[in-house]
Amino acid sequence: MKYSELFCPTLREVPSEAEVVSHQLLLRAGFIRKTTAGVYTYMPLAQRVLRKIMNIIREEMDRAGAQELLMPIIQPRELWEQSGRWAVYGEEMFRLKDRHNRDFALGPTHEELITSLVNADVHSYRDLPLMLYQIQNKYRDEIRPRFGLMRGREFIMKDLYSFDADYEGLDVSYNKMYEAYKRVFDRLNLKYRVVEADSGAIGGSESHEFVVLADTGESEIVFCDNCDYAANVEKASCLAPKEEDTSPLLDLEKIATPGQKTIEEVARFLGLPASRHVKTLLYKADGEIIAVVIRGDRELNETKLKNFLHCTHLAMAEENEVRKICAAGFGSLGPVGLPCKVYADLEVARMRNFVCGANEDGFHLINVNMGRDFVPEAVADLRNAVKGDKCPVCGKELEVQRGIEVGHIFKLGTKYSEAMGATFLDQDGKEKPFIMGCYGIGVSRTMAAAVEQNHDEDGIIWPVPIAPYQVIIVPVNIKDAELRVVAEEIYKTLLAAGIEVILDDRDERAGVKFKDADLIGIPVRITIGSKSLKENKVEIKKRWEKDAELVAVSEVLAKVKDFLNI
RNA sequence: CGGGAUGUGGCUCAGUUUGGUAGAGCGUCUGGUUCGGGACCAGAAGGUCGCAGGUUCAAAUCCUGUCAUCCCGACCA
Repeated sequence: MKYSELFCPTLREVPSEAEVVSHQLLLRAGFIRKTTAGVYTYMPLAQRVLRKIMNIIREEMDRAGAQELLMPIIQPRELWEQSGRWAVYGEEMFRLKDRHNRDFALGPTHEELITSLVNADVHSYRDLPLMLYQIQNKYRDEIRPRFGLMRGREFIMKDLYSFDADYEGLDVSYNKMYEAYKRVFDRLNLKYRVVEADSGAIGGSESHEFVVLADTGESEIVFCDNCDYAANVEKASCLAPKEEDTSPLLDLEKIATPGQKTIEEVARFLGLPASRHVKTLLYKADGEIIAVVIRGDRELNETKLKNFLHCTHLAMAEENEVRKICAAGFGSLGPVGLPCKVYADLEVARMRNFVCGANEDGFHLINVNMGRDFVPEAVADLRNAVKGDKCPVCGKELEVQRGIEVGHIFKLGTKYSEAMGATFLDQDGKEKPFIMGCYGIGVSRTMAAAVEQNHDEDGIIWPVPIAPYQVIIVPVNIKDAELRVVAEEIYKTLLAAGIEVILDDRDERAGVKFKDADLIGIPVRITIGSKSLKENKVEIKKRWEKDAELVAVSEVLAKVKDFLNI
């Protein structure tokens, strides 16, 4: 490719709308342009990166025995009624009507479609297992699209669905995908972790996330350096503390705490650390008001709570609902004498003489003790894990890191096949629902994650396997015929060897070309200048290294292959 | 959906308080000088100031409405 013919408008300044690095750099380097909030055009260079990511995914999915198909974006309402999700999916689904006033959705995902498709044409256990996938746009009307490609409303996803006759088969399919995903992210050259995830509302027994490590990521993961344990923060289990507080139980006392509402305020007011407090959160679980108590400096984990209660709707109670059952409002709530079920976190069960609200505005209780002053309905692991917690597997201290969720695999079981009546005949001639799994990779998000993880102050540093081009040739002055001739010679040599190369034939100053080459992140740069050319040599440099090597023109191809590791 | 902010040439922004008919830098085009890390000189093009109303002799500027974009929040009281 001649740079002069390339459609790659680079920007010197950062567009003001871009907050995170990947967004800024992809805009500046001419990879993406925004069409509307959360919707982007992929420019030629981005398209090349995406294609490379997709091809790696394809190769690995095919290797695992899956087949690619392509399903529609527009999906009829009836399909979603069958699974019950037309009502459940809510605001996040883009909906539209045709001229006959019939309802449609832009597919946020494709479980319904694939299930009905397979149901229509697969009737026997002999046709199973079956793994089908597509790479296609998905539409989710995000409450707040942000961070460029990281959380868009239109995005590219690879989604694969497995159909098995039994749960053993599902395990096999799931493991194949698990391995295939590892191969994909290894090949993409990204630093990532596989973490246990909650399968939550989707049901099923097992789920893993593939998280690319980056401080700007939206997911938080917890892992152990001593063993293999790794989970996202929703899933990570917290053990009950080993040490028990054995200090003598003191007498319960009510203290006036006028105007002190948050744990922070009360802690400062009483001069006791937040860890000596207990906070009481009121929730509405399937219509019933319940209370949860956790240590003052901890965060409640709603996923754990939801799973523990086996409820479908869970939301914090409104203040007026709280007032109905209790004399106090937010800020003075406590478990003592509260007329509703109370669930306590494991840690609270080990605390003694703690502080909590008195259920009377402006008052708190001190020296509260569970068992003596109140009895919870149950004690359970209900909080988020934090750095320093003990690993549930080996007991060593856990680490916490942020990352970008780029892949997620689930065992679905029969959730969709049952709801939609998708069945096959087993060996005994009995009708059974398909046992399903679903497996996603955010393709466009992966591109952003790669930038997030691979950049410096000058621009993007593409991992070689997904770089839009592998090599860029920069003749320092295109008007110098000698340089131009050598540049074109090298260009042709590399092209003939099947290497993807850009020749920067623009009549620009060297500085401009270097800046652009760095910005768009081509892994290998060959600089042709008159000084070194006198010795018949050119410079060759890796984008991620500072210094260049001088190489004889005849050696360039070998050196490039060496640098690219091909 | 709440709170905050912003919409002025392709990009970054000034001008708005105190109304007088639009500016800078970058980018683009032409010519020249330059030429190893975003050059310099000279010239040029390019804007119904988001949109719609209103006030006024006069509106980018004031008022009302509306649309869009961005940030924070929408679970930790």
